[in-house]
Amino acid sequence: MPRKSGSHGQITGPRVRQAALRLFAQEGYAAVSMRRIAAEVGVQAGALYTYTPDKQALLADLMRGHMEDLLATWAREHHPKAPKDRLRHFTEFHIRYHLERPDEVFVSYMELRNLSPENFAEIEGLRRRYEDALEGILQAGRADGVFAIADTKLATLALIAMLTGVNTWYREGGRLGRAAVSDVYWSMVIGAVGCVAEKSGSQSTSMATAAES
Amino acid sequence: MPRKSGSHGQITGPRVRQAALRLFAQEGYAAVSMRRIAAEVGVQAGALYTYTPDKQALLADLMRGHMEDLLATWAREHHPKAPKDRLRHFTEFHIRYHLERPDEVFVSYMELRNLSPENFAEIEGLRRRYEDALEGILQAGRADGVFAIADTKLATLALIAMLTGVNTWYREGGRLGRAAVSDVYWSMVIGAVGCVAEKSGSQSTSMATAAES
DNA sequence: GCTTGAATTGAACAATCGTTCAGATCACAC
DNA sequence: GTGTGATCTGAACGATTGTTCAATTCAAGC
Repeated sequence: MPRKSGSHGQITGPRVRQAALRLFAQEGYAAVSMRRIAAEVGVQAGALYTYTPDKQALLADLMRGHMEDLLATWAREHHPKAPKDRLRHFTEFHIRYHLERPDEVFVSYMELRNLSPENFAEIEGLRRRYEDALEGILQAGRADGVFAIADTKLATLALIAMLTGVNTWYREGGRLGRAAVSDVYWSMVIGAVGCVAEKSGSQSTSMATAAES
Repeated sequence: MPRKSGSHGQITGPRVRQAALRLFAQEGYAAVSMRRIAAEVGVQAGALYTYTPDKQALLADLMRGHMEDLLATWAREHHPKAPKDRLRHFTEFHIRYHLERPDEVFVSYMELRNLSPENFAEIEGLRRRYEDALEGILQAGRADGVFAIADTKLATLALIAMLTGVNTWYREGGRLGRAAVSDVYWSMVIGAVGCVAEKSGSQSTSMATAAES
């Protein structure tokens, strides 16, 4: 009984990527078979190859899509002028954007070693561009004498690791909401770059909004 | 032609774990076959089952061993009294210990989802105990009025994520040595908990030791 | 030097892997 | 309605998977 009725490539294609993303995030690229992805979509394994040349390309496309979306969205944001405001904006953007896409983030951080060398180089290049966005802010702030940073490259990697770490523990409906989490992390970010925490924009300071359990 | 000459269980056992650790770290648990591990040791696949009941136990043993070593080593350290000194000690210990065991750290962070539910619960419990060590320091410092921390649990997770992040980029023989990296991170840690960076112990301050490329 | 038990081989097991493809079926333009 | 191309099935391919086990060989105690 071939071909389910009512099926379109326009529908199946995205569903394949969506199922692959979810399964890769949940169980890992190497542990998920093409048949499992197909079953999730409600299709036979062979049908997947209408939408991807192979499993490797499926992974690479997911990761490339995530990184390109991240860069494009960041580019579309309105960027404040003062380094301190720009850093706060980056902090909030990073946490917000990443918390909204836990599966994409997880796959993009965990499956790097399962990329072919060519795909790895490409994804790493995109990640590097994102890191450069933050490092630019830190350099500007240091040049202005606002930030006290020993090494902007290290600080960039340290802050991104800290911020992305939110994804490993944050759960919807938990003790703190996203805004509160963002505030708490902002206070740590601004401290880490050598500023005493104080108001830097329109929003509330962190110490007031987070309630310990 | 069975059994190589000169072989002992006392030797092969550790070599199996060592090969498994290296391969799991490099290519991932799911992507490494028992035959590959055996080949690395110079033995047939069946021989591995003298040293582990199955592949899952091999992974769990590696991760349990790492976490227990971490906790035991931390417990054996001499712990300063003042919260600020204790935090600096934790920072340096964490970076030093983790940089010395990149494979163990990588496997323990990346392969959690490949653990059976029982093994996962056990490893998570050990990890939790380590986090509690840091949170205890932060709570003491906040109680003393030394640290300005909105949420000690979040700060714990944020700092550990930041510190463990060193493992993702640090390479031996790179621009900065371990001591310099440790100093730079200490300045960010102490700032993140709301202290202005200053001398807190015997060692040099960070701003002086790190040279930008 | 013989014996005993630990260590290892090598073959085998059923299951699953990614991928291919001829053929069947459906959606849609005309 | 008819034809055409996109879509999907179902079976098959060889390779590889984790694990088992009888048979074999080695190391060591006596």
